[in-house]
Formats: sequence, structure tokens, C-alpha cells
Amino acid sequence: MISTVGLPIDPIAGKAYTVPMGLHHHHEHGGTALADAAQAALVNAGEQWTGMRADIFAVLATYEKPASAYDIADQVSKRRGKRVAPNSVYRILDLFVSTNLARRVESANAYVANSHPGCVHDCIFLICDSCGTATHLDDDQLSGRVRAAAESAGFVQVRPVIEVRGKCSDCD
Amino acid sequence: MISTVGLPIDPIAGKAYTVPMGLHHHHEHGGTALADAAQAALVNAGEQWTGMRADIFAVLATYEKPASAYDIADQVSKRRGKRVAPNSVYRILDLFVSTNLARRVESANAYVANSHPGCVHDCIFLICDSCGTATHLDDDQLSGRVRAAAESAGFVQVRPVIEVRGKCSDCD
DNA sequence: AATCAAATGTAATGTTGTAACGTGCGACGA
DNA sequence: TCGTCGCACGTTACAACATTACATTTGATT
Repeated sequence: MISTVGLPIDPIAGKAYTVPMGLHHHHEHGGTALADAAQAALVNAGEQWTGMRADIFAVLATYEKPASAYDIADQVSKRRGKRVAPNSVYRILDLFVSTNLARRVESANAYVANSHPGCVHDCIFLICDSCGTATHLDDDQLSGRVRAAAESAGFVQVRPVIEVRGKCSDCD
Repeated sequence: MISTVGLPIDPIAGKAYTVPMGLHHHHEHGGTALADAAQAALVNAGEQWTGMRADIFAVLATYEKPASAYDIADQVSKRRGKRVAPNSVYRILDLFVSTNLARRVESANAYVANSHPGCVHDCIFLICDSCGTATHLDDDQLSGRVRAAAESAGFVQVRPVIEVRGKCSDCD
């Protein structure tokens, strides 16, 4: 299962809850469908789907590459016509990560929207050092082996961080 | 192959080139032997083994846990009796990482000394969220699978980042 | 309407990482 | 001996990433 992060959606338009877009999904969520799925997942986790959260998710989903909290803060500020502090963005990103709506790319200090918010995966990111694009792999067998290795070393509550830096086929 | 990072060496003593210590190696380098191996590896890579580099390596090897560049800058400053700027530390850490004398732990924004500077491995770190200790796994088969996965997605010049956050058996 | 908890705002600060440029020093040829 | 060249390192400034403490708003509940 492979997917590249984000869709090329208009970065500065739409208000809360609305992310109009032509979509061409291959079993994945995109645009409005993605936002809906995210909302469902959050609510399902007992959290509120607020305007702020919708905006931050929408902006995050907009990016093709992992976005920093500051990038997001800037875009959300534009979208709302009012400064949104990084602080607030971090809070919500943390929530998204903990509820699996988004993921943090550790080697890039940045975040990507999860394109299928329902599922839980230990996912693998391939990050291109040239163009910055993050490609997302799901290989449960492989991540399972990493988990198992950690557990057999006595670790518990493990959370694998599997990322590969390199050059993508476009930049090669 | 498993090892936990660093040895409990006196953090603020010794001058350049000297890292006296009782060692109890199980095929790994520690204390003076480690510094010697590091020196050999650097020189072998066509780089100079300077006093500054020796100090930074010695300090790094002192830590049991991944150390930030700023931690290292502080310790090296004490050791030399003169402020060493983080800047300079980063320069040398980058050199160490590129020559395999040290590794960066991406999920901790920190560095650890490589306990066998000669060898090249894609290594796996287990980082305890409680005590911060990093345990180092070498599993070439596993890291090889990660490499292979990235390559089959069209990536080249790949550098796997495999880390697992969790709780170690002591903190469990 | 009073009140309470959750969400967000505000301000300040801490941590991590880079850029640009200056200085000291040894190697090496003129 | 004298440039001068390259490399390591110093100095300053700043950019990027992240957190803390506390105030204010909102909206659900009684």
C-alpha cells in the first residue's frame, strides 16, 4: 500500500467544514471526503470537531509535503484573517497525532495528514532529500518486525518510527 | 547485536586525547580504546583528529543517553575552560555523523557516539520515553528490508531512520 | 442567568539549528 | 624567509522549532 502525501488543493480558500475539490480516489480519502472522515474519527474518539480544528486539518491536508507547525499557523492565519499562534497549532496537531488524524515526521520536524484516518498503522515514510515529498508506505509485516525486535529487547508500549531519507524517482 | 549507549565515564575530567577509564568490553570499544578507534576511523577517512574533535568525541562518549549539541557544547566548554559555541559543535557532529563516528537520533534531536566506529550499519535505536536511554540494535536483515522497501518504491541513496519509542524494561 | 469545563488566545521563553564572515595556523612553493 | 592557501575554529547574529503559564472565550448544563 503506497500513497503520496496530500493533494494539490487550493491552499487559501474555503471556510470551516468546506473543502471543495475534484477528487480521484483510489480507495483513499481526499478533499471533502477526507475532512469528513477526519471529523468522524475525531468525534468517534470523544473529541470535538471545531472550526479551528477543521481549518487546521484542511490546511494540513492541502500540503503535498510535510508541513511545519509554523507553516500551518501561517496558512490558517490567512484563512481566518486573524493571527493564529503556533502554540494553538501545536496543541491541535498533538491532538491529531494522538487520535491518528495526522502523523509527525520525526526526521523533518513536520506533520502530514493521515489519508485514511480510520485505520491504525505503524507507517513508513520515504522522504526525498531533494524535493521534500513524503511518500507513505504501509507494510504491517515490516513494521511488525520492528515492533517485535523492540519488544524482544524488553521494551513495551512501543511506537515505531520508521522513515527513510533518500532521493525519490523524480529527483533521481 | 545489542548495546546500550555510552559508558558512565567521569563527565568533566581529562584533557584532549586522554580518556582514562576502567573498561569491561564485550567486543565493543569503551573509554580510551573507543577514542583510539574513533581517531583511527577519522584519520582513515582523510580527516584530522584535532584537540577540539577529540574533546567533543570524548564528551559525547561520556553520555549514557543521546546528548544534544547544546549539552555537548556546555561540557566541552567546561573541559576547555573556554566557551565553545554550539555552532562549532554542530560542525564537528556533522563530520562525525558523516564519517560514522556518531549517529543522530532523529526523534530526540540528539547524538550518540558509535561504539564501533569502524563498521557501517543501518542501526536501530530503542529510546525509552521515561529515562531517555537509547539502546542500539543492529539487525542488518531487518534494516535491509526497510532499505529494500524504499528502493522498490523508486528511492535511491537511501538512509533508513529506524527508531522505536517506548518504555525500557527498567522503567516498565 | 450562573457556572463549569473545554477550547483557544496571548505573551514570554526555551531549545535546536544555520548563515556569514573573521581569525589563527600549518603546509608548501617562490 | 616570505607570501598565500586551505582548513579548523571563533564570533555574532538570527532563523526555526517547541513549550509553559496564565487569561479569555465559548457553549453545554443546570
